[in-house]
Parts: sequence; structure tokens; C-alpha cells
Amino acid sequence: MNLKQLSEKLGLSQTTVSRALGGYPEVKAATRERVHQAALAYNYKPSRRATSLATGRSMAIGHVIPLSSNHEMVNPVFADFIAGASEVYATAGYDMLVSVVSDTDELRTYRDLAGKGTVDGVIVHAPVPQDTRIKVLHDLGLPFVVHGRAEPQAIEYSYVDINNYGAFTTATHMLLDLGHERIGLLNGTKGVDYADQRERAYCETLAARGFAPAPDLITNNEMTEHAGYDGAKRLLSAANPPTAFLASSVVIALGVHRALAELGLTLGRDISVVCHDDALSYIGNGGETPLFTGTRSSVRAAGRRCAELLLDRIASPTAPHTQEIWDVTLHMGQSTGPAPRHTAAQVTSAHNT
Amino acid sequence: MNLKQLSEKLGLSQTTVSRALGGYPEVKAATRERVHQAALAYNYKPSRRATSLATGRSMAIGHVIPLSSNHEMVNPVFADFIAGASEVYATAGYDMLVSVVSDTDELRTYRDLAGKGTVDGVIVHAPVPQDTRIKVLHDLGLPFVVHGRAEPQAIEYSYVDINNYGAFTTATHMLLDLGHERIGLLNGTKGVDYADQRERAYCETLAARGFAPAPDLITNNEMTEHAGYDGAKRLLSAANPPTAFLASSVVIALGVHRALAELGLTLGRDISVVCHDDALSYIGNGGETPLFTGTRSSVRAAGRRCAELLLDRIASPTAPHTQEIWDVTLHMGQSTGPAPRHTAAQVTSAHNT
DNA sequence: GGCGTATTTGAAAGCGCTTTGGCAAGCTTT
DNA sequence: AAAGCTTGCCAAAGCGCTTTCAAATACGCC
Repeated sequence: MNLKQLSEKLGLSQTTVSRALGGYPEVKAATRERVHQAALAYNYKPSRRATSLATGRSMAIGHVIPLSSNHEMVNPVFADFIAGASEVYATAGYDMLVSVVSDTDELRTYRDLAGKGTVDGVIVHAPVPQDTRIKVLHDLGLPFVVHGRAEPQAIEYSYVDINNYGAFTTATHMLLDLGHERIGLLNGTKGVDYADQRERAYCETLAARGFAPAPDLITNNEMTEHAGYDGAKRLLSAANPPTAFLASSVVIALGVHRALAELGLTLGRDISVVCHDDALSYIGNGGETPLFTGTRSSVRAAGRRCAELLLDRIASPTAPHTQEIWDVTLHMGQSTGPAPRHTAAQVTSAHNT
Repeated sequence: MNLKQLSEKLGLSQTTVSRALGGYPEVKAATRERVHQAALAYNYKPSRRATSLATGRSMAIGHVIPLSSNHEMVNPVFADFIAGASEVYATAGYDMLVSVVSDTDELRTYRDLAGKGTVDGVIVHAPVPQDTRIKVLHDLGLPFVVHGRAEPQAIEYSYVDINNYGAFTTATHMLLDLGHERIGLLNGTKGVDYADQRERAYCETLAARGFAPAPDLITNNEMTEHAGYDGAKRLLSAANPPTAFLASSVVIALGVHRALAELGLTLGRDISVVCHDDALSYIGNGGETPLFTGTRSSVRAAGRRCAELLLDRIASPTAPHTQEIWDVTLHMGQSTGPAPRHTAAQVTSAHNT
């Protein structure tokens, strides 16, 4: 059933039916009601294809998910981010178009989406400093919102970010307050903004408190369970092992936890762990007393907010940009305690004898 | 730049330009070349909106991801599945449309997608026995492929599934062979096909070997780390605790691992764990000797295959249906060993004294 | 040179909607 | 009673492509 057929059944013009359904005011209330009834009865749904051609809007938002090209790995936070964004799109009548592309193909994908007019806007994920995508999108005239930041940028843009610097400053201070002096940083890949912010916070806080950050205590890797396990194992087997870890995600922290179990070390006693928690639905570090002490911020909520801002931008493209930096708070869990008098290495060797 | 403008620049008709770009044979090679050059030079990309209205195909595939309505949780396997599917769509020129909807809204979403013609086909996730979605999609005439099975069904349909029954039969036999007699099953939510298959395999294998499956050794839950932790903790603190666990996913197994660490039990010695591994990219149970012994099957590969089958169906809707059941093999890891002479409970209490 | 057959190009009719510009009727105002 | 407003509706012109049908040109052959 299309508009023409429906309007013939009703003995009305296509114009009137379209307007009645579209909620335009110049239709008599009785007529509108009759049209709605008929649309329901005949199960008429306006064709998205025709509507978007006529209006020039595609009513779809693009999410280009970068697949890290060297490891072919998809970041687990996307699932939750997308779930949040999808909620917002659904209520606004937008569709969500997802393409998972090797990060080398990302710019081409944007150009394609803009050129073909497949989407009305996009969300930019995992920005890097001086991200070229921002300039490209700006030049293409495709509305976008960035999840995270990509400073410095000559171009004004909207973003939603968490205060990564603040979060890791707080976390580092807390570990130092507990007496930990050698703290390992298990971070994401270098070059991504949030990872850099976190490293900077860690280094500068250590320096401010009179400790020289040791480069050998920092690892950069994909944020996987395995990376956490490997990193912890490696750092703990070094000559002068850390007594605490700062982990960039709960997934990494779980890997640390496994490494500790294997080494016979107890989390929160022999080794403390603080991590950032994206509140992913299937990891569940929540509850009364969470397993891991850490800063927490729902990536799902960020997805929602980014989506809202993007729809706003599409509705009013000339409005001033919105830039939100969410503060995150530290939640105490069971993974932190005072620095042990003996180092982990000593504990380990004691175990082994 | 649109087709009209481009054709004027070239001094050709829209027809010829369209045909040249579309690869139709009735265009002189020289003309075709000239058109391609111009398209490149002016960065012309045919409007997806107009193309799909004209052809009647939207060149998009829908993935409706059910959000379990009680827990608002998104299953982590989707990220990988989608990554796999997206690869296939990209090379075929299709877009992927994702909607995350509360499972109660799923049917409405399908009706909408079909009615508005937003997509040319959909993938059905996490089928349940006698799944109503299959009949609805069939009646709507919207091509679909199911990831998993939903038997019994009056309707013929295409699917890709793994041999869940076989996998858990093998796994149960292996644990029995190691001498484990009390085996806990940490499963997904009841009613989803794969969870039911796995439970049936577990029960029937136990029965075949002369053991009565104890209902108190089975837990059904979302497949989260927390659920694994809780389940293991609960079963292990019972009067007659299991010496081994069968876990429906690596995420659950990680939760078990954490519970064991907390109870001072060693994985693979005090307690054995076998799990099914979807080869999720961020869990990484791979490597030389994987952490967890288990059956493995890449959900990413399943995503690819489902996408291929769906595109085939769209291309030839009357072709016979394809039904694939992938056999999965058991990979030995570090999480299994012979049943201990003392039960876990005894070990635990020995620890506590 | 003329006819039949390929080869190559074009004009125009959709696809199913939105939206502009009227138009007719019913009201109000002077 | 004439003029001006509203109100409620419609005809038709797009939106930017694809595709049918027809026409023009080139080629082969007697």
C-alpha cells in the first residue's frame, strides 16, 4: 500500500493524506482522524526511500567503528556505546548505520557516506590528537559529534568526553596515599587521546609528589584481558616490581587479576589495582562493594548524550557547539589496600620456596 | 554534483552516464572511460536515496539486537558478530543498519523495517524454540537468515548454527573421563535455543554414563562475568560442591576463575573448567595453550557466513534454503585436570583452618 | 548503393513521497 | 453587499536516479 492507493481509498488527495499523517495543521481534525484510521487499517507506512529522497534527509546516523588494523580487534566498549545511542535514535525516528572498517579506510568511508548521502551525521570514535577526520568531516559539511577529544584543532566541534586527566590524577594520588611508590600503568594504545591524557596525569602526579615515573612501568596495548595478563606478569617479574597497577579498563584489570592468581598474589593485599570502569553491561564491576576500585563512567550514557547532541546539530547546524567533559568519581572496591611492607617480588619468591 | 550536472558537463545523456557507471555493456569503452574520469574528477557519487527509490532496493541489511528487557544488557558477542557481517556487506556495497531494541519491541521493529522498506533483509539473533519472529518475517516477505536455530518450525528457513549439543556432549564426556562426577553447568538464560541444547547435552551425557544430573548444579543467567562469579561461588558453598564446571562462555569462565581465586582454589587442579569460547577479540583465550579448555568457534566467522547467505537469499529468493551446523572442536587449555581426591569443600575448609 | 544487423546514445516515464502555489468555500469586517 | 481572511483541500512539480523504448549511427554483405 502506497500513498497514492491510500489516498484513492479515502477519496482524498495525496497532499492531504501526507499532511494528515505528517501532523501538519492545515487538515481538519475529522479528516486527520479518518486518515489515521485508514493508515492503521491498511497498515500503510510511508516508504523511507521515497521520503528521504523528497525531503533530502536520510534519517540515519552513521557510526564508523574502527577495527584496529594490526590486530583486527573490535573494542568492546562500542557495544554499550551503540546501545545508548540507539535508544535516542529510536525515539527520534532515526536509524543507525554501523560500518566496521579497518582504521585505514575510515576517511574513505566518511567521504562515501557524505557523498551518497546515506546518513545525516556521524559519530567519531576514539579520536587521536589532531585527528584528520575532524577536518574532513567539517569540509564535507557532514554534522558530527566526537566521543572524546582531539585537541588541538583549528576547527570548532562538539564532543562528549570524560575527564581522563582528572580521573587518573585522582587514582594516582589515591595509590600514593596508600603508600604505593612503584605503580604500573597498563594503558591503551599510544596516540589515542584518552590514553595519552591518562599517561600524562599519571606522570605529572607522580612528579608532583616527588616520584620519577619509570618508563618501564608503563605498557601500551589493546585493552584486552590478555594484554592485562601479559602486562602484569611482565612487570611483576621485573627486577623491581610495582606494588600497584593503574589499569585503563576493567577488562585489563581482569587480566591483572588472573596474573595475580597465577602468581599466588592476593588482590588488594599484595597488589592493588585501580582501573577506569566504563560500566560495560557484561563485566559488571558494580554491586555494593565492586571488585575493582576505580573511576566509573557509563559509556552507554555517553552514547546517549552524543546521539542527542548530534540530532541537535542536525536540527540546527548553526547553533554553537557543545563541549562536555564529564567528571568521574572514584568508587572504592576490594582491589586496593596499603602498600605491603615487602614487595610483590619478595612475596612471590617466598611462595616459591 | 548530481547525475544531471555530470551528464551536462560531459555532453552526454543521463542514461549513458548512468549506464557507464553502472557497468552496463551497451556503452562504448572510450565513453565509459571518459565518464569514469569525470566522475572521479568531480567526485560524483550517485545518491543512495535516489538510487534505492529507483531500483526498489535499499542496499541495507538490518540487525535487530535484542536488549534483554529485564537487565538492559547487550550481549557481548554481537560486537564480533557484527564485525564479521560488516566485512561482507562492505564488499558487496551494502550498509548495515543496527537497532538495539528491548526484546518486547522486536516484532514491531521488523514490521517497521519491512513496511518502510528500510532494509532488504535481516539477521535474526538468539532464536528461541518456536520463535515467532520467523513466521512474522516469512509472512512479511522479508528475507532473513537466523544465527542459531529455532526448531520446531513449520517454515523452512536458512540458518547458521554451531553444534551446541555435540560440543557440550564432548565437554561433559571429557570431564567425566577425568573422573569428575559432580559437574556444575553455568548456562545462559533458559529458553534460548543454544542454552537448551547445551543443557540437554549435559543431562543426557551424564545419564548415559550413569549419573543423575542434579538440578541444583545448574544455573541459568545472563552470560556475564558477575553471573559466573556468583554461580560458582554459590555452587561451591553448597553441601556437596562440584569439582568441575561447564561454562557457556569465556566471560562466565572468567567469573568462575575469580571466584576460585577468592576461595583459594586453583583452576585446573582443585576445580576444572570447560567452556564454550566464541573467540571474542578482547577476551583472547587463544595462544599456544589457552587458559580455558573449551570448544571454540568464531562468532565473527558466523557473522560473515550469515551475511553471505542473506545476500544470496536476496539475490535469489526462490533458491533452496541453506542450513549449516558447524562442528566445533575441543581445545585443551590449562583449566582442566583430573578430579581431586578431596572435594573442593574439603580443600576450602582446610584452607580456612 | 541499399538493406539488414549491431552498436551506441537519448528522451521520457517512472519510483513514492513532500511541498509550493492555487482555489473554493465559509467567515468576518467595513 | 463588497472586500478581505481563514480554513481545508488539491494539482502538479520536484527529489536524483534507473530503465524502457526508440532512434541514430556504423558496419557487413550482396
